[in-house]
Amino acid sequence: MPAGELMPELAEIETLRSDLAAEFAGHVIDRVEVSGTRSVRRHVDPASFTRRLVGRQIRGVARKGKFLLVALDSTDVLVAHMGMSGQLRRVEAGSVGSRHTHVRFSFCGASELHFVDPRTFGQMFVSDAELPELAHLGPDPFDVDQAGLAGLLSSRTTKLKVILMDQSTISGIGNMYADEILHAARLRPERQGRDLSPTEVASLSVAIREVLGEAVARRGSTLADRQYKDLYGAAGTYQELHRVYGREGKPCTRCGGLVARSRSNGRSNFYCPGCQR
DNA sequence: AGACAAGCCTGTACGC
DNA sequence: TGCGTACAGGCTTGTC
Repeated sequence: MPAGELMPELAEIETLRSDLAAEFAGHVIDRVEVSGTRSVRRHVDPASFTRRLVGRQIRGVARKGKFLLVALDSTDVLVAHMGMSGQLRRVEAGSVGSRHTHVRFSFCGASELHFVDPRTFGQMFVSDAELPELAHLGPDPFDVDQAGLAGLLSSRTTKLKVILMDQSTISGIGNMYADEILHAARLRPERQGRDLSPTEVASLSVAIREVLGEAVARRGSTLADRQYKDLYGAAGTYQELHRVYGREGKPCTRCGGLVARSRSNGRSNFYCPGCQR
């Protein structure tokens, strides 16, 4: 299989969210060390990032789409996006970071939190609770029911795959889970939103919940490139259930047809021509 | 050595 | 006109 690259999507971020909350809620940020200013590029003055965090207590961790929102005991929120290759890791205090550790958080305790990101597409920033930077994001897939989904698809001539990945329509789905969802729904990626029958919309609605729900339960997907690891450095296991993503030329687990790969909008689409209409 | 994978933002062009 | 849509480029680096 070609080295499929994958950015952490909803399932991986949700796994991080729950582990971060369990490990760090209640902790007071003692020190913040930024060694890669690109990772905090939204801050014209990188020192303002540190200044707004030191001394703050972590109240909880939420998720909006693929963004992590760390609530603080101030009016600020620490926002983190993993980009393609970002990882958050819990490490022992005093640990030497890896080459690509760009931000380190120290607490009054034995563990630190490191933001590691080789490709630096990810970022962290501090914003106020209104979060204007995230205002464009659409609803979470789990918050969209069948009628809501029908509304999002109606009148749109855009390809289904693109709609699913459009963060302003629904937030949290990336290339990999979009392909798995469309296979589960038996729909081809290039179908237009407005052309779906009510039955097909229902299938898609169910598929979104099933695929993402199971992916969260399995703590996300870790592919051969091992780009995604959880807070403790462990892999997810949803890749064992992948039906199409990264499986070009292999038999479809449902119909036996060969999984095909097409390309649109600069993205790979894996799908089964045999059972996806 | 160079193509490629990814998400997201921006800019541009098009058709209705 | 303006909007929805499509496409391309920039950002980045490890892998093939």
